[in-house]
Amino acid sequence: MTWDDVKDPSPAFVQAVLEVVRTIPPGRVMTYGDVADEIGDHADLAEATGSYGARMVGQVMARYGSGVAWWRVIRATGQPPRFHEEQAWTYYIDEGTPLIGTQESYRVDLNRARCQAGPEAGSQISLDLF
DNA sequence: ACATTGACTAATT
DNA sequence: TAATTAGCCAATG
Repeated sequence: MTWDDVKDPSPAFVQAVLEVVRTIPPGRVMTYGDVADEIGDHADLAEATGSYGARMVGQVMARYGSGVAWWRVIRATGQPPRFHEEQAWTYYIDEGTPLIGTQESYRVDLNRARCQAGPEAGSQISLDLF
């Protein structure tokens, strides 16, 4: 992507978000908060504004997420971004992402599809994929 | 500098 | 499980 034309106040943040999203493998997802946390891992970027929030990630995705697999970044409740739930459904079916419910009212099975960025000790998730 | 808004989250009911 | 409420941070007018 050519970010040379981008004139945003925080292009580094944008790049960082998109980078993380690209690391998400097909069939897996990550919440906005997790993505923000992954960026915080780099720290060098977080220092610019302190600590990023899930909302900031969402803002960046809304503006620059067009070039990445935005459907792999979802809300903590397992729902895809607003305005795109139907479009996302198609992608999930295509990639075999574990879903719960029906197309009319569904959500991604976070217990299986969520990338484990840091589930904290105590919660045991029987991840049986492969 | 204040008020509004947004592809959010966690806790309550 | 779903709907509501309050908290959150940074961009924008």
